[in-house]
Amino acid sequence: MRSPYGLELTGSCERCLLKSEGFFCNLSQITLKALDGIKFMNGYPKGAVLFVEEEAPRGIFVLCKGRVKLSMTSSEGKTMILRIVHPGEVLGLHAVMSNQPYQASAETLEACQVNFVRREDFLRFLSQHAEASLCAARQLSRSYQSACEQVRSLGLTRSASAKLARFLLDSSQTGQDTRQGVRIRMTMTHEEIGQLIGSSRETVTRALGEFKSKRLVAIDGSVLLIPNRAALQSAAGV
Amino acid sequence: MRSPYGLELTGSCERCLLKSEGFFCNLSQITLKALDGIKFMNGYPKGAVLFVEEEAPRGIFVLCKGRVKLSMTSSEGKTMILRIVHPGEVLGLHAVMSNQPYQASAETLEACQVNFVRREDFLRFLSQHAEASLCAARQLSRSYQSACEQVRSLGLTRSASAKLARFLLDSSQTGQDTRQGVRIRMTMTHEEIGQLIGSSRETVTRALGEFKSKRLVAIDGSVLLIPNRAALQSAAGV
DNA sequence: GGCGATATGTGATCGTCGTCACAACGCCTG
DNA sequence: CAGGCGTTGTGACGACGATCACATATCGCC
Repeated sequence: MRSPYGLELTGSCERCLLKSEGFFCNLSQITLKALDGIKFMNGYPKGAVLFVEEEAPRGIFVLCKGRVKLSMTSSEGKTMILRIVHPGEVLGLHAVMSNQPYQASAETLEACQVNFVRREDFLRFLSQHAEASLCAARQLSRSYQSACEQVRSLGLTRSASAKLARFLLDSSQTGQDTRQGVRIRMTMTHEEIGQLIGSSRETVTRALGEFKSKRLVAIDGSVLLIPNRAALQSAAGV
Repeated sequence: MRSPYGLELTGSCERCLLKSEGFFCNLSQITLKALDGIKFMNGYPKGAVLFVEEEAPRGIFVLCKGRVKLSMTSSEGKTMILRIVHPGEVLGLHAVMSNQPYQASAETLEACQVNFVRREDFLRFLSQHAEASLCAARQLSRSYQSACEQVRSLGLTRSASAKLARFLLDSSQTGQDTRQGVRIRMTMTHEEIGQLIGSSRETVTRALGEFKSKRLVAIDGSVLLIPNRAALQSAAGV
């Protein structure tokens, strides 16, 4: 198998080593085999676009490796990031199930390995493999949950700094605990954070600066440290 | 069968006359029969609370008749309406599938007829009836879609009046066309509209007044008329 | 029909945050 | 090392909308 963009492509879902607790990864052997038969494995470089908003749903994308940005853009060119998708998650599932256009655009943030399944193949697969439908429903309910959290953040959070604090606390769930506190690798720019929490780039810069001066966070290059989660939580108004 | 709150309760899903194109309504006879065996039919008065935010998921609620408000509340007491649920839709599906607490509270807006299915019964039902899993996934993808629309409205819409215009256009999809334009029965208060679009009650009143003076809408009691959708759309910045 | 509760309409004020403008870095490439 | 581009830091300004405080209208119920 060819390895573009520095990826080692894993060919078979059945014998996949990347397995996360995600979507299709924990299906039975039989179901995985069926999936292997209809999927197309692809590698993408950073910045590749998997699909764009309003496009008719071609199929679903199972993210095996790498991270993908899901975002929507307004007519005035303002963009809002819905969420960052991690390995094991599925993209475009909602559009395919409901046969509606994709609601958002998906763009890789780094080199990614992705399995593509065509719409018709996927729907047939679902109807033939009951456990896959259940998995799809579970996956959708996660997406729904994260969308609700974003609604809460956008609608119920008073100040911009509170939103930022929420975002940092959210991110910290994937960070590692150390003696000095929680360490997070922060790979997003202030601009992107702003698009995620619904505020301007400058406001993010300022709020983050405020947090630094209040010792709520410490930043060293791309590493962010939260010494005291509770203190940050009170800043978030949680 | 008793008929509290002025409702005629329909006993069986199998022979239900309320059938909308919603969730469980179009399943096969066999599946409907199984559903009949595990569901509990209830009538609720206006203002009844089906479940509250952060409560552990007891089960799902299939709305047969009436409308239900789905909302979240912040610690400061501000509330945000996620959406208004119509007959045929299911409440609490996400929480039950993912075994997470309900993310929102559900309150009836009028007398409602609701089928309740206990979590364990429902999960067993899903695993035994493949078509039901598919329906569940479809239902979830609708909810996701509406949540995304709300994120777009909250995050990408410039002004409060643009949000209101979007909301009115959305509502108008269930209205009826007449010679003078689209007629909508508007049963929500300005306060509630504000909570739905993320602005204050006063701002809604003012923006609506502005629309009236610009002849973008006309209001007569609880009936709202949109003479010219296109004009309102341009106000929404669509 | 009248009363209280709830919904709507309107003015004045003030804070937050978006926007513009530009300076100071850091990073990569030729 | 220079030059250029993307990111970050900071000041000044202004506008939109939240909030408070009322007046008025409408609804629901005894």
